[in-house]
Amino acid sequence: MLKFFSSSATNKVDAKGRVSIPAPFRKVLQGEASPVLFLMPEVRGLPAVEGFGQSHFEKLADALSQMNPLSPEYDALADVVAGQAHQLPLDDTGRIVMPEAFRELAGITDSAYFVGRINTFQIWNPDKYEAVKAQRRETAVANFDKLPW
Amino acid sequence: MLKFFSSSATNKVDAKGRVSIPAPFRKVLQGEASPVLFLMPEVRGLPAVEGFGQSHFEKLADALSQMNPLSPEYDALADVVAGQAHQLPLDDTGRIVMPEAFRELAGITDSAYFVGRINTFQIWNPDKYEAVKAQRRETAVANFDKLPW
DNA sequence: TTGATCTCCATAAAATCCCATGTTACCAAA
DNA sequence: TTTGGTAACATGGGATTTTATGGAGATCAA
Repeated sequence: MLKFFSSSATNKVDAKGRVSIPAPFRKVLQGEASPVLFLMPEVRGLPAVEGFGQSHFEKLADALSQMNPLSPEYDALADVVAGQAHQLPLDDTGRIVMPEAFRELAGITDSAYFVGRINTFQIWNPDKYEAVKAQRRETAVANFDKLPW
Repeated sequence: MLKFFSSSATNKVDAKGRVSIPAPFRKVLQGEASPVLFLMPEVRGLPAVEGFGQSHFEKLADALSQMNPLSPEYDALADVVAGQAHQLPLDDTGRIVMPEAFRELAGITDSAYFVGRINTFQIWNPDKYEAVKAQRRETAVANFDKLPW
């Protein structure tokens, strides 16, 4: 069973805010102990939403649990990882209801672009992703030698 | 069943001081051996109330048990963790009556912002949280390398 | 008796479940 | 290599349940 998020797809967002998680991503989630999906804002402030499953969330939670919960760093990271994150159930057809706050953050209205990122995937407004894609391709070409084969 | 507090929500506080605990948080509490809720003042003096379940309370109690009960530090921490803490029952619709002292401490009048913090959650005056949010976001961006992406 | 607290009931909005449909991908037999 | 059947997938709409919230009495305490 595959455990990394790869591939990309554009799906519709309906009036209720529902959107299908692409089947390949669902398969990754279903391969985990508990098939749930977490969404959180992209950490660096890009207009995108980050999605992943239980195991990745637990890694983040464990890392946080080892920090000093009375430090400003914990306050800050916990806000992003826990406060702004949401755990969303998949319905029986593999959809989630994407909370309004996330749609707004990513500028998503009627369709959403899903793109795999190995341990996570991101959800973008299709047009906004198109705009950063060329830039990313360029950076990739310039940095292939940095991949630790 | 999930055992961490994540997500956030703003709920109303009515004239009697009643406020709904957000459903996702209630689910975490109900997942514990004994489904009760503890509230205590934020330890560092931030204008916020900290909430959690039985298991976290026991961790705090154990930690205190290992301190010298005749030290000034014990006096101080025991006051916050035991003296100022309250165990509150949820009514059948999932609400608590938030004691006046906590509302005053957090500056909460007619609405309360609940934000997950992994092992605990915090309750803030919505405006006051808004004021620290930008700062936290900035600190998060500077520290996300401490998390295992 | 005058607050304060608790129990119970009511309701609107939102989240969730359930069923239906069109389309595409896949496979197998002719 | 077509043709037909089956399964998987994305999507739509309606019904049902959960959640948040408001308020009316009952109960208790000072």
